[in-house]
Amino acid sequence: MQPPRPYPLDFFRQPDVWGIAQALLGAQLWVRQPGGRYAIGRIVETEAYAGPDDRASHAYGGRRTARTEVMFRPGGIAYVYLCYGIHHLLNVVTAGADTPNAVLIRAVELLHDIDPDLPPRKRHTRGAGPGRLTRALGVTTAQHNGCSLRGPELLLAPGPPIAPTDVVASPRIGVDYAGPDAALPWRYHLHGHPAVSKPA
DNA sequence: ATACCGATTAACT
DNA sequence: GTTAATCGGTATA
Repeated sequence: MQPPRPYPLDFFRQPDVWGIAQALLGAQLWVRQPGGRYAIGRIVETEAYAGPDDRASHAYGGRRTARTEVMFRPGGIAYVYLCYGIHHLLNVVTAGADTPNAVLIRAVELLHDIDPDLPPRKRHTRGAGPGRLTRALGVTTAQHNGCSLRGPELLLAPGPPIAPTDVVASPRIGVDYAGPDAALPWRYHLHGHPAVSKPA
């Protein structure tokens, strides 16, 4: 199975991170496995993180450190970081250089699981929840942080169009520390989709 | 050098 | 409903 044509660079480099977060619903995420096959997920839930002005963002206030550095690079690459010492979380870096916008991928519908053969990895994982989908697809900080989203290791491609009425906006999850910004409705998901994480 | 904590999850009571 | 797991990043000294 051959990867589809990825989004063009211009798509990732738009300043409107909320528009990108919504547009990524229904998109296909391809992750190359050891051995060359691909695990594939269809994105059903995202969250927008709007750079230096967003108290929930790691880059709030322009904080630029070894961890957040990839968010300051031009869009079209992955920001993968370790959360709670356990979970690898995947973000799509957007906008141009020095604008640290990102979209957190929170859930996917698994279209093609990690291959049963070679890696002794669990296969009955689900794609709901930001820490689960990375495990299900084999995304890790070590391998994928800073990696291009236009192939070959990671690839994001448009899926069939989503009706605007199927997109639901709600507050982001797990950002209580962000004060007033915690209430902003910057989480988006496909209405009624079974793979969406808990407060559907 | 040391302390605190998180864009979470699974397994409990 | 509550909590343990688990560790790098960040702040403070």
